[in-house]
Amino acid sequence: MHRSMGTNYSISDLAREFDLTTRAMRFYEDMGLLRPERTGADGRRRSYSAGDRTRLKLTLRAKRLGLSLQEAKELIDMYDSPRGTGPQLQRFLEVLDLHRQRIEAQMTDLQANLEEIKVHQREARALLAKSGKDTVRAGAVNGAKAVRKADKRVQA
Amino acid sequence: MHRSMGTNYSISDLAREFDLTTRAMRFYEDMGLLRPERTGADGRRRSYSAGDRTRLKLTLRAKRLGLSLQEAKELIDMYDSPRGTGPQLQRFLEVLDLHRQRIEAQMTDLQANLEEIKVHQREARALLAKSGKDTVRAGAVNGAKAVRKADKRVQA
DNA sequence: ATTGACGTTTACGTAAACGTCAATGAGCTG
DNA sequence: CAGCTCATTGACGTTTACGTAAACGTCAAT
Repeated sequence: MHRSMGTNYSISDLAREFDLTTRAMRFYEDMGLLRPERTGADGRRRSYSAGDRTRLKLTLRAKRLGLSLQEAKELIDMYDSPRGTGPQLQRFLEVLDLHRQRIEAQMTDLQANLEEIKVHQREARALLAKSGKDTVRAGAVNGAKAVRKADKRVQA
Repeated sequence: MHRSMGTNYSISDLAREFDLTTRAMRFYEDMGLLRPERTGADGRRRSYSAGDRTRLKLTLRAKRLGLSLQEAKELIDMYDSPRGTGPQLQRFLEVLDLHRQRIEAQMTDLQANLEEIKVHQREARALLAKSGKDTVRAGAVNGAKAVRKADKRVQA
């Protein structure tokens, strides 16, 4: 009788995939964010399920949005906790609404930033155009030279 | 001859307005994010200009979006640094584009979160409806009871 | 002159989120 | 089966962003 046949990952598998260190993953485990199976002759080696992978993904997304690991944990725990009773469901809906509000506030911040960027872009381009007329020779415009350092980054 | 007549703020004025401690503001100053005038009989008391206020506002917005103070400083410094020459303008535009990319990535994350929230909302509401049919009596639905703790929060 | 309320510097403390060894063992690989 | 890589468990170190306390100056009002 074998336990769990679904895809499993080693700690460094996931570390590579999400571009973090194994130390970080063990830390997340200490924080209660992950609970990988233990496998091997001595039962110490960690084996991560697809569910663990998902939790990790959610954790990292939460982090990117500025949540602490503690907050991420509470959020994720709530998302896959049992909520059978009516009151539990009510509470859940309330919390969801709070999250929605937070997210919308962040969207507002992001929009404000985008606006400012646009303003500066227009301004800078105008200046460039003017100095371009003045100094007829324009330095070769290198459009998309942005050095992509985070190519292996996993989205969403 | 009087120096600077425009509106000035005390440290606790701004602390109150943006809901942070004076300690935090002094810390931001140590980080180079603010450079208030000094005033008073001994020239030690800080006096913040409208410009300082704006920088603070930008700083906090950057923080909310997950930037470190160091990153916030670099960003803000760049935004109001002199950029006379063509190459400087080019560089500025490149950086702006990087920021835009970052922001759009964050938007993506936020969208993903919103989607998940919606999914859970639908699910929870469906369950509620079902249990509502079963148990005819529905506990008084308290729609907007969310305790607003952050009322004095300054937006955008 | 005294009393608060507010402000200042100095300095040590703290929580979060890992980084960085070191020592040890398990597993595969030629 | 020797050698090498990968993993594990401590344990201490580090950075960021402030908190907290001490000890003192100042300013307006009483």
